[in-house]
Amino acid sequence: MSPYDPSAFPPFAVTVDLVVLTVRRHALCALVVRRGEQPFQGRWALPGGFVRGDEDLAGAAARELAEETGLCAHDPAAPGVDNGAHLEQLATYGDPKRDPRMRVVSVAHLVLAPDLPAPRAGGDANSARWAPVDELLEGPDQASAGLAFDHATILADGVERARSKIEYSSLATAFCPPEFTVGELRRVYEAVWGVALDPRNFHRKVTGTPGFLVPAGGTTTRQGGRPAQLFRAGGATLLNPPMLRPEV
Amino acid sequence: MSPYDPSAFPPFAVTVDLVVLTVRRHALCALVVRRGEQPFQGRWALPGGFVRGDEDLAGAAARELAEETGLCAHDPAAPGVDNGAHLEQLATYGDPKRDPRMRVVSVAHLVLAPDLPAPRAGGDANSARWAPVDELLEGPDQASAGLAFDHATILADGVERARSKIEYSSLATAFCPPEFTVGELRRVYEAVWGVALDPRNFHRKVTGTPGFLVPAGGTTTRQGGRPAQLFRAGGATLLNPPMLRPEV
DNA sequence: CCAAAAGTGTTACACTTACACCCATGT
DNA sequence: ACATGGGTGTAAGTGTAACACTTTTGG
Repeated sequence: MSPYDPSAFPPFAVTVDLVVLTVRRHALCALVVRRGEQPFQGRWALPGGFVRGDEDLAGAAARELAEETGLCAHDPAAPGVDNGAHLEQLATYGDPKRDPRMRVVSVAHLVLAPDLPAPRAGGDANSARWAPVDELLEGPDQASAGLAFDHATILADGVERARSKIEYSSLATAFCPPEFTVGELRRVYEAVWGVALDPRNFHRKVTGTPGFLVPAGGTTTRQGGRPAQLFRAGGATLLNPPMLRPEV
Repeated sequence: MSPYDPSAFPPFAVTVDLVVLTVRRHALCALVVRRGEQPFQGRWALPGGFVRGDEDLAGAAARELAEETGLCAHDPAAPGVDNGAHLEQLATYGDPKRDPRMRVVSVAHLVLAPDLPAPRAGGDANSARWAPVDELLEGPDQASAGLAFDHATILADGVERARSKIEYSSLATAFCPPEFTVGELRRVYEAVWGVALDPRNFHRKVTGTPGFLVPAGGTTTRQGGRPAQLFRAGGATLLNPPMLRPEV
């Protein structure tokens, strides 16, 4: 047998798992669904499912996302809808024992979404929820956390990716509605990083970076206080120099 | 059928492909092997092969690496050998048409190795070579480059990952032998980025970052000129503030 | 002596930080 | 009036960029 002979290969199942993150009530939250079957029946898990024979990996992730949340993924490589969420591939998990039933390789994807109404999962209202990631990942170590399979590891990797990527990219705007204020964007950074940022320096930084924010024309007082200018995300996707994350 | 029923899944083959990078004669080079069979017979391709039923993804990548190059992978999660190369997962490619024979999902891995003697591939000397990545990726667009399958895309992603990761990590030392000089490390950056760096500022930067380099105790004149101190990679894996890549 | 590479000092500039201060709204 | 959040000004500190200059080898 040649090592390239495709007719002699071990049987694999390929799935996509989704780390869907949003910011709710000043906390970074992830979407989890309750498992209805063995193994890990009744435990919380990341949404996901099998890749179909005729779709690519990003397509499978977008389909699962739509099925679980109604969100449209904004694939950077495709003409995405404007209300869509950011979707990118995260990493692939293929430990032989990660699923006790059989060999499953899961391609995890990361989704960043603005704050949404309570999720629906197949019409069952209490089988899906937004949970603060600190709550999902707490415990002696990640492997013993409450999530099914290796989903605590996958979630931790997704959170780490989001935390580092908003440093040097405009990705934090994916957590905001189409029009947002500088203060709202700052609260996204504060929730994702779990730190407090100086409002004055943050304002100068984001408004002074060309192409990062473009004025949307109006103002709002939905946060109270003086009316704030509304912005949209600009064309710039890279933030240079990066936003500095305060230590500890 | 439940979406989680593992007994009803489309048949997938899972492979690992390797982007093995090194610096040779002031140029960033990748390891390519010549395909002996259809499809793409006679074309250059990235090394790789099928994942076995009982091994995890990183293990499959390390095994293929050893088979193709004799290198030992230095898995950060395992007690790696010191002469080993850096290995990390890159991304997963699963377009339904990427292999004309059947559905193949490939988990690409990135390997950074110091300069090595000419590669051996199954004992056949001229079926594997180090090729400058600029040569492999040139052409009107990447998809039409000479590499088989979607390997030009995979290689481009791997090169981009290496280029960005040496900015903020100590990964560039993976291209160096165990003991190296500041000048040799600088030439790695220059080759990977394709730019010229100021030797004096570079020297101050790397020697002034605590934990990045530790003196190995000797000097060498193998580069000519005044003897240079020898260093080993220190324990610090993150470089903060990062090395700044000159524009254009 | 000269070329080549290693390493140090110094100045100008970019950016961040910390904080004083003013602005515009709701109650 | 006053609390709340939005936004500007400014001075100190940190780090980079550019480059003059010295050091130590080989030829």
